[in-house]
Amino acid sequence: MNIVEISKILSNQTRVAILKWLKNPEENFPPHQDIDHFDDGVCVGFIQDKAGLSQSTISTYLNSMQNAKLVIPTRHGKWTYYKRNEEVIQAYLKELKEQL
Amino acid sequence: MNIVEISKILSNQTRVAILKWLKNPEENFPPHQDIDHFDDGVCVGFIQDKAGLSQSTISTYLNSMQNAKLVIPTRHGKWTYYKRNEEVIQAYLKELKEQL
DNA sequence: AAAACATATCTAATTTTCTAGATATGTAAA
DNA sequence: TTTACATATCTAGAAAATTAGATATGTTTT
Repeated sequence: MNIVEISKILSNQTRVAILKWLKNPEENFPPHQDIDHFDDGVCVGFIQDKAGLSQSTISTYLNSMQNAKLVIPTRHGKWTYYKRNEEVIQAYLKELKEQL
Repeated sequence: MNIVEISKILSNQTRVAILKWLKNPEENFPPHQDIDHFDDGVCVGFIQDKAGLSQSTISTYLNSMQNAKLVIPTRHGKWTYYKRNEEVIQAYLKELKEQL
């Protein structure tokens, strides 16, 4: 868990928005087809539609967020679902509060 | 107070270090000449020596941190002292905890 | 008034980030 | 077993960040 690495992720409006949206998937995204719950998060397509950026850009963002361990991907058939990694997010907040 | 703007500042190792150093000036810097306390913070030259980067780079960093209201400058004669803006730092931590 | 000093600003080269189109990969459907 | 679909990766151009040297500004000292 690295403050600078995670701060880089948070230094982009869209990536911050994605993390916020994923706090309440039911409120921010339409229901999924094959799976009627958000236990594993939200598929890339929905996030892309909401963000209004290209597929490759959103995929790149999600990949960088995954590298920083801020989100956890799960594959279900054709789709990849992303959910927040609450442990790392909370650890970051704790670290910031203690060190900053 | 903007999460993305402040996260940008924190996405650089040296800038994070400066904020940390300024928490305990007595421990991290030599005593000042004309002023024997750190009530208004630390002069640019000391921060530059500690960071090991050029004068212009450190001045640029401090200017960006000042724009984000993370630090407060005070001029004393030839020197400019910088101290942490605890209000804004704490507000940022609070906002992150609530929104992220 | 001139010289010295601390800091700020200007300029520019290098590196990194942003972003999307094109293409590849993996999965499901026809 | 093609075809369609969802996502990932590759490539590249544009924009922003990094960084330092040169220069400017403001202050103090001589």
